[in-house]
Amino acid sequence: MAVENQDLRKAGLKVTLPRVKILQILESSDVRHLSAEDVYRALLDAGEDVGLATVYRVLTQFETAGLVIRHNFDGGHSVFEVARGEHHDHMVCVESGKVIEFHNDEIEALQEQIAAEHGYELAGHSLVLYVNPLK
Amino acid sequence: MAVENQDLRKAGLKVTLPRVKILQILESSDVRHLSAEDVYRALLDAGEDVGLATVYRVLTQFETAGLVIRHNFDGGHSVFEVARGEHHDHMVCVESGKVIEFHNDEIEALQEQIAAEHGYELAGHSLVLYVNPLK
DNA sequence: TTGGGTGCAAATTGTTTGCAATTGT
DNA sequence: ACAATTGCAAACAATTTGCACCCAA
Repeated sequence: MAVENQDLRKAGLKVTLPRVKILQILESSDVRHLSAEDVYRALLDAGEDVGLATVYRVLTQFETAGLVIRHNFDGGHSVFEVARGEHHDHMVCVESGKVIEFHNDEIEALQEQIAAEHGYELAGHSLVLYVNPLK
Repeated sequence: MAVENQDLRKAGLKVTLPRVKILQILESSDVRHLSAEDVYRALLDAGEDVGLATVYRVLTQFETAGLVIRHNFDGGHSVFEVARGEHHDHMVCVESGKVIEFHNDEIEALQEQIAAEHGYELAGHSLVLYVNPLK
């Protein structure tokens, strides 16, 4: 039995075919950030007969379970990526749509500091850099 | 003639009643970040008969003209705020929903630097801190 | 067996668009 | 006068939900 199944069980989710398949797609895709539609099409390409509604339901359950992270980059739709423990932020190339991940301890620390200066505790954050290739 | 009208003309927009009213609402509201619906309801409350579609059209025109800034905080809908020249980021209290503005040159500089390190030029960014009040 | 899970179609939500009527300039 | 602008309703896109059927435990 594959590793994913343990993850699903641990999350209190029954190990069903759609859930396993979706998790596999998220984990095996070389593009790490996929929209619900992307996952749906990947399923169809793989010959799996799963409804789009199910994809949305499952992705939301995965998010709740902490298995995936949902991002709301510019432009309406959400994208999902498998959670791998270490936190990182994103850079999106406005020209190609390519998503690059990065992490910067200094920025992370400054955020904590700023929140504290205002009498708050940092609960989370969203940082997205929109960039263009240097000529 | 009010100041707003100059702004509208400068933006190449005819000075029409809906546009003037919407600009006034954005400028006079004590809550600085309003959704299209918020603006629409404010118009109705003020007895103005403006269509929701017009609110969306006008807000988009204002954004293009640089008069307002559109934000996509968590949760589907966009919010707008009047642009006042100086750039700033946002902190959202997850408990109260309150929005606090802040600015940090160090973070701004780090962003440019990170983009450059990856061979990109920073075109824009979105930074939102989700925070909780310190006990 | 049986309650959770799924597919499908219909419903929602936020936003955009076509078009005829209206209004600044 | 004339093009820009608006209102309304219909069109859209992304996502959610109701419900009868299905299947993992």
